[in-house]
Amino acid sequence: MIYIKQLAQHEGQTVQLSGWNAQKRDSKGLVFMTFRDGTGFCQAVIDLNVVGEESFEAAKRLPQESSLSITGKVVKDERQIGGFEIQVTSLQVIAEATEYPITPKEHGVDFLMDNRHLWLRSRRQWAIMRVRNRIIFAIHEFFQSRGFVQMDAPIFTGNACEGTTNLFETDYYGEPAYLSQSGQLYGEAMAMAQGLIYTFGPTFRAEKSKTRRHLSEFWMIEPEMAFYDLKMDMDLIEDFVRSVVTKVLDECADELKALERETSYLEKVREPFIRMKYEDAVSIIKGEKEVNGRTSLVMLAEEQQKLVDEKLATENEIAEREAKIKSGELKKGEINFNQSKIDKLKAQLTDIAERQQAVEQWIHSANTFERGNDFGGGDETVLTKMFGQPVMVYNWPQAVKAFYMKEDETDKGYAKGVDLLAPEGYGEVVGGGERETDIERLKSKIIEHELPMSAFEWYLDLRKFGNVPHSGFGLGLERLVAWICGLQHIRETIPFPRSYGRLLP
RNA sequence: UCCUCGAUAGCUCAGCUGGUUAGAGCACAUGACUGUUAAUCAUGGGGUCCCUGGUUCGAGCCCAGGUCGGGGAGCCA
Repeated sequence: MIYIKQLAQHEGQTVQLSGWNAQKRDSKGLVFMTFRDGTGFCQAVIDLNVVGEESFEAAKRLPQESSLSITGKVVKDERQIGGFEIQVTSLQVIAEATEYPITPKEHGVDFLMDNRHLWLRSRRQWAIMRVRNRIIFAIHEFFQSRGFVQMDAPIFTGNACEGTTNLFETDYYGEPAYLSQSGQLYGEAMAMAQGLIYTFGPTFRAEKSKTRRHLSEFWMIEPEMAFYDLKMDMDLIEDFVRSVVTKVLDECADELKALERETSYLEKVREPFIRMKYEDAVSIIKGEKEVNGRTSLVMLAEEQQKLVDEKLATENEIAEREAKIKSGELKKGEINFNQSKIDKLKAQLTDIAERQQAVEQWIHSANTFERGNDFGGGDETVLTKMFGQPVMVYNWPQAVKAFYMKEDETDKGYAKGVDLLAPEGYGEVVGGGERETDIERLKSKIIEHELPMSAFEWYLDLRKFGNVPHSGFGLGLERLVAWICGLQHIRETIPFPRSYGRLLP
């Protein structure tokens, strides 16, 4: 038995494959099956004259997602998925499926999420998971090749790390325990033991967020480096993101193609990232400062106009197709075709309306943004849309950042934190910075943030025994996957997403 | 918690200012078609119009309350 992935090495040979019937079409004497085996998809052609009546009838009536083994000749055919097809000589049904819910028709999100366990089999979802896998591998390759040691932080914690977000509370032998929202503080302890470390584990946030950027459970990678300052931290972030993205670009071309990912923005990671201080970023967001000859307000107005044009074009196309159907000159098949196009276009109209609403909000937040505040999702989008490549924003007002961020000695009131914003509206992918080393300042910050001192005694110990400058960052895996794959929603980036209101399947 | 949009067949949707027996396509079943890639033809089965209450001679449509879901704000990776 071989796998679809290996077909190219078996051209002209007769091979055996085991897998599933992803989809099929039939006509007299021929069945065309899109066959999948987990490693890929390919067309299998079943010819009555070759396989005989019994096998042919079995294939013809085989429901979608039934499992089977096929034996056949590998024939090169550029038109096919993967460039090869199998001309089947014999087949054996392993298990006939009952009626499969996911049909080759458009489906709504809720329905697909209810069927996530099956949806994962679709080509698009398959491709996303392949890319996710390559990203994970690339992350390990990057850190391991630089001598980082993977050390994982605990998932049960006794304290709320940053104090702000809502955590999931569990019962830990009668004591309250929280599911970790960050391994950050433990990372610092581990870096003092091993020098360069990274954690790779699940993270939990009990936010009742319903947006395309949030999950209740997601995977985070948090490196922590002894003797690194903010500059070194930023250099590492840039090398790291470039390394991961280019590996996917180089090795997952087929998957990105299946996702219809336009890769020009991704290619930009090969160039140096934009770096700017918070104050400059604010000036750009508020439209006080031009980038490439235009302000944010001009860019947003252009964006608005684009949507108006798009809406008009879509409405016109719907009207045209409706007129065609009404004319009564079309054959039934053509009417169906036009009708399904109209359905699709109408779905696009609702999408355009949503985007128009979003742009309005961005304009509002650009106009009303107050210096000193943290960025909202819209502000991040505006900023990155101005550049079309990753942007690192550093030196944030201390008030909006976590208590452990170090203050810049030459830039009082600003914390040496950095956020990496992905282009195309994907927002904050990495957040990090240099850690506060002054124990007295840490203590007063803990009090200021109204955090329980007793829970941080061990953390303060790190400053008593061989205190060193150190930095780190956190990367949200799913946001990175969403950006690289060009997905509308983060829920497609993880096999079984956990979000507000979704615990099954 | 707030703003906003929505719920009609297994799925995606249409359903006019409230009016007879609620529609289409896909999917499914049966038959016809020798190369298809969501576009062939014919026939067929398939509905608690989200729930509760109200207005009305009459409610899928109007009103009130709820449930669930989409998008966003807040918060964040």
